[in-house]
Amino acid sequence: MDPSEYDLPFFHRGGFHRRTCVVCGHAFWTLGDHDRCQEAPCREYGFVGRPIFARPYSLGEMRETYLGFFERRGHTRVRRYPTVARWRNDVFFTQASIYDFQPWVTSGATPPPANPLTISQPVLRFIDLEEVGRSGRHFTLFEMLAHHAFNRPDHEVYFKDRTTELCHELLVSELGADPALITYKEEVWEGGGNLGPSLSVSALGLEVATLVFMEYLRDGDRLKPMPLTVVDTGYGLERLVWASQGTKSAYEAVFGAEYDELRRTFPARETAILIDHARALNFLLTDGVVPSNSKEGYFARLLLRRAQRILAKTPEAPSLRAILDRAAREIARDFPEVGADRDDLHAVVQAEIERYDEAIGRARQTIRRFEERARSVGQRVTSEQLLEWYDSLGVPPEVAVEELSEPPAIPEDFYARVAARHENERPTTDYAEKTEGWPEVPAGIPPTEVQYYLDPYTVAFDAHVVWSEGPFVVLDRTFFYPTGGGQVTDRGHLAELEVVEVARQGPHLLHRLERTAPFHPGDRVRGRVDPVRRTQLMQHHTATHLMNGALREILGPHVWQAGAFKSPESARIDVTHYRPLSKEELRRVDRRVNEVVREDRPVKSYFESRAEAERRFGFRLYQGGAVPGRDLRIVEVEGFDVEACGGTHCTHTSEVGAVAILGVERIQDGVVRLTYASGERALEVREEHEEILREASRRLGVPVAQLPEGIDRLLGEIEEARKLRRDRLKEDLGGTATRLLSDPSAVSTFGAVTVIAARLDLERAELMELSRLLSKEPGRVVVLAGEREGRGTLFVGSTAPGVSAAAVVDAAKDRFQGKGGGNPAAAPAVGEPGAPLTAALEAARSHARASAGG
RNA sequence: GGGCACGUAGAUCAGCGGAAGAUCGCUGCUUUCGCAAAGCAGAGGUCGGGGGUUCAAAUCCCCCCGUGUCCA
Repeated sequence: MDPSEYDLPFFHRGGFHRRTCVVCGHAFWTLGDHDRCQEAPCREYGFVGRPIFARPYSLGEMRETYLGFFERRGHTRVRRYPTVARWRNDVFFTQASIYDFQPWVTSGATPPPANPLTISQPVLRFIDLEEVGRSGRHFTLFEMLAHHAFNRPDHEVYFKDRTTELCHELLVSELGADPALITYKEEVWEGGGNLGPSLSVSALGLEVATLVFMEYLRDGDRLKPMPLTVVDTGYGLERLVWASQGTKSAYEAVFGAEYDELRRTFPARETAILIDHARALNFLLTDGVVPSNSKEGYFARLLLRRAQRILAKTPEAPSLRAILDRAAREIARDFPEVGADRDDLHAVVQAEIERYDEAIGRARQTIRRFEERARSVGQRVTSEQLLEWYDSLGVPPEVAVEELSEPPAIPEDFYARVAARHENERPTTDYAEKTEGWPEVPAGIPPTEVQYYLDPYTVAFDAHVVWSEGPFVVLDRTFFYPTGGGQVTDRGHLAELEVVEVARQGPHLLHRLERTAPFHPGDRVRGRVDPVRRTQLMQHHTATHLMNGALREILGPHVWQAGAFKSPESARIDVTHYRPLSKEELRRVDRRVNEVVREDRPVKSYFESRAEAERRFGFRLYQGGAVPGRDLRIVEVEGFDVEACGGTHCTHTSEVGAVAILGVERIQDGVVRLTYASGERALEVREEHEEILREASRRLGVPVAQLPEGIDRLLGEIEEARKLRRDRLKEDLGGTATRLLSDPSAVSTFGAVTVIAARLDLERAELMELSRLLSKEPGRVVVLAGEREGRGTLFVGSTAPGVSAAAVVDAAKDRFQGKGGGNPAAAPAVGEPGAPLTAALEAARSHARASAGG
């Protein structure tokens, strides 16, 4: 990066000089006379016992000081976004404040909620999990304080100079840091195809902020200026608090009395882990993450189980629930939504603890059995086995060892070795672009006026073509709904041409026609949206909001939408929930939804400022994830459900008609999917179902109401018949056995051994059964030949100690090209029928007699 | 999203290429005034589903479905 990028007027005005760090070699700006940058490890921590700021701040004080400082300097305060980044498919969690605005705001597709803005965003960093409690400064969840500005060519807010000036003013004038202690180190930031210069701000060894200036697009080796440049700052709230107090670790400074209370029972590291995890869990659970075995749910499980493990080994430990509640009380001072419904949160946690106990209980049993078996063959359990058990059963090694009478040593680097086992797994990331293969709309084309927002009932309109390429058309305005928000595209016509799909691309809506569009910019065209399809989609979309509302009402506020899909045929919603839905719960959801339909509540769709909407409805608005933009489009089912949503909706619940639940399944641990139909489709589906029932009833000859009993009876009869057939076969074979035993040509006795040989018209399984009947007593050798469907089978069974059935078959099988073998007790072989089979039978008989001593 | 483990009688599991098993539970009988207990006898299995390899598959291979677990 060109050094001029960092050569800010602010540095010159303020009398900074540029130096090069003698340790890391980076250039940095300072007012002091350091020969090294102030960032660890170039400079050791120097603020413990010597606070950087003028006075100690608590977490809440520091946050308020920061946000207030930027508010007074023209920034709008924006509330936090969810910690689960449901609006992105490349990450699970919000890992930085800028994530809130990616990709739509940073790409310029939609305006930011405010500009410039300031925010305190709780973010999750699981990469630091092992460092929590060890390093003294790492958290799985911390608050990233930030001020952001988004600059368009026609509207520059501020950029590098002002950003750095604001940062310095905050640290020095507001917080009272010694200006000579601060260094601004030159770095390059790159991510997501963007890059730009950045400044790392440190004092006394502590990095307190990073100022990133997203300025360029990477195009191979070349850099292209971005149309929208972004100020992306990040200040660690916990670090600022720590720096202001100068305590030994960040945890004491951040958690205060809560830390001291737990510290009486637990060692320092465990105390930090417990509080940190409790804080992260409170946010995660509030934001609708249900512990599970995959995706974001796994991280909640990981935290919960780690905490539970610490508690389990301390007899006088409080319950996890108590620790979570204590943490939630602190958090709720600033984030009242966190853990607001304690009962629901307890239910989720309780379910998870029970599952953990069950898993560990099962695992203990498996481990005991494994060792028993190992010992019976003179082997011991290896430490490699401990790894295996942790990986596949979830048993921590110290628990496994408790179950073993001769435990192996737990490897020092146990968790590193677990990680090594997973080293070669390649995660596949899904970056599938919906509009792949679609042309890019050139810059300068005016954005499409989206009018389906205004009136979902308008299905015919006139508009002007503003751009066209091949089958793709952009209009000045449109009533066509594009694929998005889990709702499939509208179809219809532009002039006489069919519209196959509509998709959003930044500020434009592209209509894809059945063939090349004969339009030119400026042409006036008539648009007609397929009204039947549109109506059905509206009904399904509104039905989805009703489902969401009913599920939350009946199952509890941990229910969040984890995905949704609406097509003209059916709709589905995936929600977070910790166990399968019971029949009763499902029935109540069905009833409630249809009740709301009948109540004919108004469904209002309108735009409202983000701040006002959040104030009125809270965080729950973001069911589908964060929605960008200064104003939110609110879809409100009066008194029942409110969501920020861009879809087309009915204006009264009665228009949904009826909702028929078609199915419920657990698509993933912690996520339940409901499929349903509404409107015409609900009727059609019900008709189809009724027709199936009638047809089943006709075929079974049983009234519909008695179908279940009828089926049971039928199944019973089938079972009965099967048994009867089996019994009869056994009986028949029993008769054959009796006959054979009294047939002198079949039976010959040699001392204690009786050889029975015969040729029968039976198949393999029958020969086997017959042999079993004949050889119930010891000292019997049975040699049977059977012929069926052109194949000959030889079966030998033996209960005579000196005669091996396998040996007898081996001696005879060549005679009929037979293949087979077995064990001393039983041996079949299959080969040619007819004379060769007879020859084999004779050979087997003689061999059996010979081995019997005949 | 990926790795690993698992799916066998009502329950818990063994068996891991050659004749489907154990324990508990269940039913009946013996014993007892009755219960418990004990003894004896018995019922109960498309070995998760579907393909394939093999003379032969619960067992080996592939694909689904389900469960658990670890890791992103």
